Amino acid sequence: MISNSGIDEHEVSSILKSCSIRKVKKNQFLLKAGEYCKTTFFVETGLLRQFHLDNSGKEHIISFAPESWFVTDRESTYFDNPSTYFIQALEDSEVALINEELIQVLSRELIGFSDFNNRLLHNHIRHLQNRIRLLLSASAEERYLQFVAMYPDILRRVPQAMVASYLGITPESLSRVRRSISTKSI
Amino acid sequence: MISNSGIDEHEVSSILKSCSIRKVKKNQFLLKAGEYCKTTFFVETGLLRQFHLDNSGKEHIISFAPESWFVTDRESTYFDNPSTYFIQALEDSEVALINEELIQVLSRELIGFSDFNNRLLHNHIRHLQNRIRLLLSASAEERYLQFVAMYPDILRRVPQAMVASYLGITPESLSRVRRSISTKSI
DNA sequence: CGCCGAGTTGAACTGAATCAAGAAACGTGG
DNA sequence: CCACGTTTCTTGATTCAGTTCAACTCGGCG
Repeated sequence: MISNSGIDEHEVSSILKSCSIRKVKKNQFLLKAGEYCKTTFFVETGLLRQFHLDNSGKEHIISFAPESWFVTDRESTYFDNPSTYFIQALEDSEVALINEELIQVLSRELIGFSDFNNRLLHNHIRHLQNRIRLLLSASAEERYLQFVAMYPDILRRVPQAMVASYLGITPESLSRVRRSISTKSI
Repeated sequence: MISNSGIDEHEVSSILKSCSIRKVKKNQFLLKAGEYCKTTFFVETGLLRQFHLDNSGKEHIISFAPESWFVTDRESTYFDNPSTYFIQALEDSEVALINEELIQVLSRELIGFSDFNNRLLHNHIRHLQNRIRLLLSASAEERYLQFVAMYPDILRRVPQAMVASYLGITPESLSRVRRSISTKSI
């Protein structure tokens, strides 16, 4: 879940124009575990999720990606490993496909592009670290409240069970957490 | 916790020679929360840990860094924010200080350096994602077993309570996990 | 020796998971 | 616009993994 950080906006949009656009319907997959991820996805419209399955078959959502966000499995793209993630549309979406070679070329030839890419990587790291902190030290309630504060829009657009999955708790627990919050404020 | 990925090894070592070396005694800090992190630390000898304090004052270890590993708070270095992390020596250590400007200069002037740096970033992301997966879907025992498999050396060098902190469990729990593993194998 | 920090063990507790059953909301076709 | 089935959310009862707190053991080390 990496936001467009604002630099090179003109250039970014012109790059995106040169990319192919893929339209996906709700529930369709852009990537499945086992495949090699060769592209970065940029969400023009709609909403995607990235998740993995644990060894007992449960889904764990790694990130949501609404409009103007980038998603990819950097592990697969960069290290050329089969992916362990799924990327799926949660709404009908239009997604720009930026393939890895293009990124390599742009890094070399377009001044500022590698800085831009670098910024995306650092944003990604920041986001992951924050996630780890929450998982290590925040209760279900605290994690939920932070989610509400950070992603109020996503909260409204995805089923509650998916928020629970993102937070690392069960849907039942999230339901109870929400109730306990609402009774507190009365 | 990012390993030297092997590329540019000669160049890396010559860069390191141009850096100042800081010797730190066990328990000394290289970074404290609130400070601005301006350097990347490369551990020549010894062992560091990076941790943060949660709002109830508990330590959570983010990473260990033994010989030939890099540590830094990328969030602070890159975004120029005050750090929320501590970096502390767990053994008497020798650490090369690579300041951010040097990294910028090298990225521009030394061919291959930005690729090298990119690889470090991707390794970092891979590591963080793996950490998140474990926290989301593995039990205390599974996390411990994976730690043993991945970092047998660190296991021997740090107090058990610190391993527990890294795994996100209490020292008591880790002690029980270890016992249950050892009784299983008898 | 006796202290001291690290690790272990026990007992009670707790946050969240699980399992199972209902209630609401939702959209799709008649 | 209503009726129907499906999905989503809530609620309750129970269980469980891991925490907490307190006491105890062990191995250095002054």
